[in-house]
Amino acid sequence: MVTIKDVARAAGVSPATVSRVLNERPDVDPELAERVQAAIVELGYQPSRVARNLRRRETSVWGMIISDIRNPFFTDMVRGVEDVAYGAGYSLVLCDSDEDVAKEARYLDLIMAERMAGAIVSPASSVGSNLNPVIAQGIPVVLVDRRVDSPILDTVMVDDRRAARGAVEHLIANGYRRIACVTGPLDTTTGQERLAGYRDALERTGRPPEDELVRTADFKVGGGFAATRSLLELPEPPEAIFVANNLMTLGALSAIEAMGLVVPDEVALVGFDDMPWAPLIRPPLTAVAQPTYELGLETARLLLARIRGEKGPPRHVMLAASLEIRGSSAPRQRT
Amino acid sequence: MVTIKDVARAAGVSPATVSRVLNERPDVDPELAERVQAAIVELGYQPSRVARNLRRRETSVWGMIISDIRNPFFTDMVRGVEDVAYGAGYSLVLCDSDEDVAKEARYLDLIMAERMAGAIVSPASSVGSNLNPVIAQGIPVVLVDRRVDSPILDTVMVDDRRAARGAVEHLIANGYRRIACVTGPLDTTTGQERLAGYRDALERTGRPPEDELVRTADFKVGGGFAATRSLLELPEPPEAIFVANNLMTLGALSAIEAMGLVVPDEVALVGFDDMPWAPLIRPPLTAVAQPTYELGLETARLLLARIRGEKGPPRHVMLAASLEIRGSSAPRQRT
DNA sequence: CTGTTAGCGCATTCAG
DNA sequence: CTGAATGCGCTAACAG
Repeated sequence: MVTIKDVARAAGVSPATVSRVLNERPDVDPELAERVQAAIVELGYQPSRVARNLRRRETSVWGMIISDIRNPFFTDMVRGVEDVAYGAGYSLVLCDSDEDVAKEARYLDLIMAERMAGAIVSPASSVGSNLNPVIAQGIPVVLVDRRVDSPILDTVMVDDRRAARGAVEHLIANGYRRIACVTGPLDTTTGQERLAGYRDALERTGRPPEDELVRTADFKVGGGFAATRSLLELPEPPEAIFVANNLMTLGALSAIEAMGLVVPDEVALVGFDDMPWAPLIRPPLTAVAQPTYELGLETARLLLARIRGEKGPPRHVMLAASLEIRGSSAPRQRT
Repeated sequence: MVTIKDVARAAGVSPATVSRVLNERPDVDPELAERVQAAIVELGYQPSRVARNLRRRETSVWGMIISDIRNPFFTDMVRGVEDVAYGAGYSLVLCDSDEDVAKEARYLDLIMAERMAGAIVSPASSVGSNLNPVIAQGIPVVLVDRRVDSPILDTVMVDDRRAARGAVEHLIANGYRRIACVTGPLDTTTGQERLAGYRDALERTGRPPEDELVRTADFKVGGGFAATRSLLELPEPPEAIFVANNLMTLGALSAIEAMGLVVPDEVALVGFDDMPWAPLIRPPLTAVAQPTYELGLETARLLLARIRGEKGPPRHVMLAASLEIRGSSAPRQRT
């Protein structure tokens, strides 16, 4: 292991001077700097960030905890964060909580233990996720996509409730009456709000919300499949289904396929999160399109500002989603 | 910032004893240990891994560099790695090189600078990716999905060549003759081998490989789209296309859709990497299914063994892929 | 402009 | 079994 001392000795200077060269401080004699550079190359020296971090009491790493790395929604967002972080000289450490509060807690510990510069979290649960220790340690935290109940933090969200309402209103406008909803876990704000938006739409049109037609699943393919099948096996099945995330929509499509039903004639479908393959299936899928990459950008910018010392009350950014109307929710053909 | 000294003072012991408690060393008086635990809780003490890493000269973090975080193939693999790492007490840091050798180099630097315990890399280029410095630092490295030219490292691969050959032979068996290939960058081993497999299949059947029908794209949606369109605009377009990864297949499907062509009657299609939505499109997509999660598991196990000190020559694990036959490559209807 | 000195927070000697 | 002393590799503060 070649250290700063070895370089100093080889260049005939003191370790402090090597350190100055490494940190590109202007107050170094060009000739010495050159000798140091040469020694660094010659010895293949790689400064230890571990030591540097200890000494400086700061790191150049951000931690980002998402709840499902297999969900394209999150990975698109990650790209937005990454681009800002990379541009500002930070590295991004990605952690996958797998919708599991225990795993999430472990990654939060890691963020604290590594004294990371900042954290971006999409909490696994609005009640079970405890960010307080991280905040108490003075590490800036920004929430994205989902909120938690207690702390006062910067957040970047999509207007889920409005988007969900719009999706269901679209179904109503297209002549569907018995509309079901497959939402996510009710301890996530996205699960809550998308369900609330569904109910908003029904109430607006004077239709009482029918809890018989609401299913709560896990934001994953399997949950969407089971929930959809249970809906379609009702004595009086729904005419249309609003599914509150992309993976569950995949499950819903499989369930419909497995039961041999025709979309939208026998059951119409609107999903949440637009996907690259949505236009390619038959019929093409109507879906709420979220500004995923922009969510990442905004989140990263807020975090960067806090890391740079910006004070003041928490900021809440709310981005709008749009509805991509395609064939799976085509106007109802009454039979 | 509460340190080990604060805890020691609060518990009325020495820092060394606190350290022993933290590391669950058996040689501590139970009563003292209890007092230390109490003090830790009381003060909300969180040991600094930065300091611990410096002192121990080792970390409990793995670095994993993948070339595209938006590609489900990689994220599935990540889950496999994660499960092994998590189980063995390691944390996984995910880095996205975005198929860019420069970004990759930066993340490799990070792995070295942070003195990570091990690295898993899916190199952006078989020639441009330079892992030697990492290896020289004594950090165990395992390659997954792609190889690099020079170093002798453990690798975990899929038998790309054989899988590609099988896919193309399937098209031939189903009556297609003019078969095109959209492959990836030729400085990736996957790009090379899948093309080689395509050529193998053609040669076996006595058909000369036709370079006119080969396109090299970027393993991304846009590249697949452009390559496919250019193939279909040929004076004598192909009867079938073999596309060498999932994202490019998405692009190919869009191109075919945009040109209003019917699959498989006007052009048949076989993709590489099976996707959850592959059975849902019309017609369902025939694709080479890779054992993604298992790739991750095997890779992580090899790395774990090396970290634990296993010596010996490099090990090369090769997993087989399977062909999921669906409608997009149905037997040709001669007109 | 440069070298010397002194820690960052922790784990590991070595005495006791 | 426990505490005091030492240093991991680096940078900040201070002299010169």
